[in-house]
This record gives sequence, structure tokens and C-alpha cells, in this order.
Amino acid sequence: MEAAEQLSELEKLGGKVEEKKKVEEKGLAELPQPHDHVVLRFAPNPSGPLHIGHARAAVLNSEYANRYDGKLVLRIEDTDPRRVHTDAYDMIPQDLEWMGVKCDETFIQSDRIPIYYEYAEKSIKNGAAYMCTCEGGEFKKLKDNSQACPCRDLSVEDNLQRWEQMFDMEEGEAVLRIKTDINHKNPAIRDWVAMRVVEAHHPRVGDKYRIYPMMNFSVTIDDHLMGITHVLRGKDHLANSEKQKYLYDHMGWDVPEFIHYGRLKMDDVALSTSKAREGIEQGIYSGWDDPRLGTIRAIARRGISPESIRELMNEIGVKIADSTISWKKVYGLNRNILEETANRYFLVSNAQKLDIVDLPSEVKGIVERPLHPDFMKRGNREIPFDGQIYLSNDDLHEGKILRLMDAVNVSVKDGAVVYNSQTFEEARELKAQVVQWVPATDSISAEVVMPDASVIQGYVEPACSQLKIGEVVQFERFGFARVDEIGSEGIRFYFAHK
RNA sequence: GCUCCGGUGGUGUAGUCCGGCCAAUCAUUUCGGCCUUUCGAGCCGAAGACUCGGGUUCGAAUCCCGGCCGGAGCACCA
Repeated sequence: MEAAEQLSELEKLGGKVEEKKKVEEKGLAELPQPHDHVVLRFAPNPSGPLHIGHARAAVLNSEYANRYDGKLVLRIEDTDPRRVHTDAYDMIPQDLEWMGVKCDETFIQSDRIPIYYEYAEKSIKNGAAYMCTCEGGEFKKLKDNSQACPCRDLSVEDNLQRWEQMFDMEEGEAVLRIKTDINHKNPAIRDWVAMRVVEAHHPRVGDKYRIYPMMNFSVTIDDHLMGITHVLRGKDHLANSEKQKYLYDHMGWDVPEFIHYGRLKMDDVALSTSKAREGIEQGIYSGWDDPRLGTIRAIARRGISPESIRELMNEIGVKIADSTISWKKVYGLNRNILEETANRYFLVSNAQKLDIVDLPSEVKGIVERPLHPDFMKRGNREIPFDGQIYLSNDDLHEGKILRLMDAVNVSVKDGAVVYNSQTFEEARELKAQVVQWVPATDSISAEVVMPDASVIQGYVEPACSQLKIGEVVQFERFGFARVDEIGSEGIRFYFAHK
């Protein structure tokens, strides 16, 4: 029986149809338990500039903060002195600004060490934590067998005393542990480390401290103190979320909603921040914004718009399954934006200087061509045409007829170009290929840095002298490119995509 | 190895909780055609997916079991 028949049959018998499921709103999924005052945070560690993976966390947090009219906190997590790179403290806010991510407050964890000490002491006093002086390997052995170490049963007084002593201990001598469940089926969750001695110079707070909190400890304390209601993090933090719940429980605090998303890969770029840093130091990459890197600044330099990145992240959302972003997707989204904003110009790459043979003088003059074919109101560019031009070798095929856009038709003969006719109608009849050109005299020398860092040389039309750095243009038949640098010798562009 | 988690077109997503309106959404992509003095855009059309095998059920992308594949974690990093 068909579903419809069944339905009518059911109705005849007096049964009732089940209620419809609630209709979800399109786009980004709703947060679980959306309170009136959601507070989210973006909490990177300062290892370098932000990359595409950070963009997901940053954008999504920001989107949710906007949607619920909540708050977004930026917290820089620099509690491992050995993994701090000072350049990151400035680069992170810059990258966020570019993405349009606005943070209501900013905290740096190395400013908050005394707070963590205070809570370390509190957790000892309420029996949540204990000082452990076991050797690491020894502890692991016990832990893996669900065995408590001897330190676990020491009194609060003893632990307090050992905590005081810790300030004079050497690295590795003792740690503060949070009690969880020694029988927890996942050994990774059992009695995790909260504080440890680090004898290293902290690039930001120097040698002021010798005891630093572990990420799980400082994060929990801060998330609570800062009133974070929803924690968006990668699924690599799945076990950490579970560890942290024990501390919330010990302290009697409300546990925020944890939301874990999967890993994000970018096809082609698989470079970690540390690998990128190495490459930069070795001179393989020109810098953090080398077009081959997956950093936000590299993407920005290539003329990818922040809007398209935001759109992309919204579309990907917070699924826990991993996803691979293709550049094609990014380009597609970006093209939708650039298509309207970018003005059109001529670029001739692989240029050949030519003097059109037998050109009648009456066809010479100023050629006008719209800045944007769909927005004529923007006006025209003016291109002087006197018969001396650059054409791309890629277009010069012996025997072919070319239509120089808005100028004349020429035939390619023996490596030279000969005047053929003037009108576009004639070009059409001749099935001429329509090509862009630039004048030989006033054109500006240009180079275009491609996504693989190779460089294409060429010339752009004189009107490009009006361009400003950061502007993205479309070179007809060539693709979109961003103005990167304007020098006395010429202009450098970064290629975005077709 | 242990613990946990995933698997919808080339890619990204919706749908999975609460089985039927799903011969599966949208975007990007690719391919045709039209249009266009850009190889861009636009318009029209098309292509392309529920990991596999069992089970439950009148009915399974959706529930159950198993396999396969993939991922994460198993630090005195974050």
C-alpha cells in the first residue's frame, strides 16, 4: 500500500496523523541551550599567525556571538613558555580584524598566573587536587593499571605543604594533579596534571614564574571566571573536555556546553604553523603571507575576501566529521563577491611588442572600455591606441585573425600583425578571436605572483596607475588579482583565481 | 595496542535525535546550449551521493548488530 493510501485508510479508521517535526532554520545550526547571555571565546596559543583552521573557530564563535547578541572573548593561551612566539601576540588580533571577528574582551593567560595559583590552592583545600612527586613513567604504569599513586592519599595539610615547596623544586620533581576517576575506562582521563614546574624564560613575563598551569587547568578556571557558556573546540579536545568536567564538578561550577568540530584540511596546503615557520626561516617561503601557505594573511594577500571565508565557515559549520576544503570552493565563493566589486583591466602576459602594419591613421585614437560591463555607471578606462602595442604570445597564432578589443582587427602573418579591418561586425564574420592588448608606450610593467609563488611578467594598461594597494581587479581573459605593491618600476599583483 | 568518534555526488553541506512528505536539499564543481567585443558574469539544461552486509519494520539515509574505511586522543603541548 502506498503511503498516501495508508494515510487515508488510517484517517477513515479514525487514527490521527503524527505531528510534524519542528522546522529548523537554515544555515548554521542553533547552539544547544542558547541562554539569554551567551559568552563564547576564541582561545589560540601564540605560535604564529592564524591559519584556515583557526578561521573556523574564530568565525563560528563570532557568528554565534552575533546571532545571540552575546559576547566574544579573545584569550591568548601562553602557559607554556617554550611554545610562545612573541610575533603572534600582534598577528592574531590583526588576522581577526581582517576576518571581521570582533572581540569584546581580550585576556592573556600569562597575566593571570596568580589567579591559577589561587585556584590551585583552593582545589587542594577541597580535596580536588594533590601534589604528586612520582616519577612520570612510574605514575603512568600505576595509572594504566587503575592504581592510585601513593601521593593521592596524602592529607590536605601535607599537600598544601608540598605545594609551597613546589616553588623551590626543580622541573619534573612534582606536579599538581586533579583527581578524576582512577578506574576511568579511558586511561587518558585518569588524574591529570594541573600545574608543573617550567624552568624556562617566558618571552612575555620573563622569569617571574617557575610554576605554570597546564592548559586543562587554566582553561577551566578561565572559562568559569569569564562566564563562558559555550565552548567551541576541535575534536582533538574531546578527552580534554571530559577531563575538565571533573574540575567543574570538584568546584561545584556549571559546566558549559562543549561543542566539538572535526578537522579541517585544505587541499594542497598541509602545512603546520611550525613547519611554515621553519620554511620561512630557511628562506623557502617569503614570509607568513607566502601564497603557498594556508595562513589567513596569505589568503588575504591573494585577494580572497574575508566575506568568502566567513561564508565558507558558516557552510562547514560545527560538524564533528572531518572535512577537506577545496580551493575551487573558496574561489567560487570569492568570485561571487569579486565579480561585482572588481573593475576590469587589460593585462598582457608573455608580451610581444608589435607595430601594426598598414594601420590607417584614422583608426588611431583613444579607446574607451567600461570599468565593469554590468555597471556602466562606473565609467570607462581610456586606452591610447596608436598602432604600437603589446600582445600576448599565447594569442599569436600564425594565420589567425585577432580582434583587439574595441580597436581593430589584425591578421597574424610571418610573426607580424597586419591591419585587416576595423569593425566588430567584420571581426565576427572573420571569426576573429577577441583579445586584450595594451599600448606599447604608456603601459605599466607588471608582475603577477601566482598561488605556487611563480611569477608572470607582463604589462598592464595605463589606467592601472590609478589603482590602490589592496584593490582587487579582474584582468580580462586572465583572472582576478590583487594589487600588492606599487613601485616606480611597475606594479606587482597577486593572483587570486580565474 | 587501548579509549572515543565519524562515514550523504569531485568538494562542502541539509536531512539522521523523533523511520514514511527523500526516486534525497543547497552551494561549489564539471559538461552542453544561449547570450556576451573577457576564457568573467548572466540565462537554460544536464551530470553526479546515502561505506558495505545482515537484522527490525508494511516502510530504513534515518533504528539495531557486524565488517570495511577514516579520524582524534592515549604528554609535566595547546
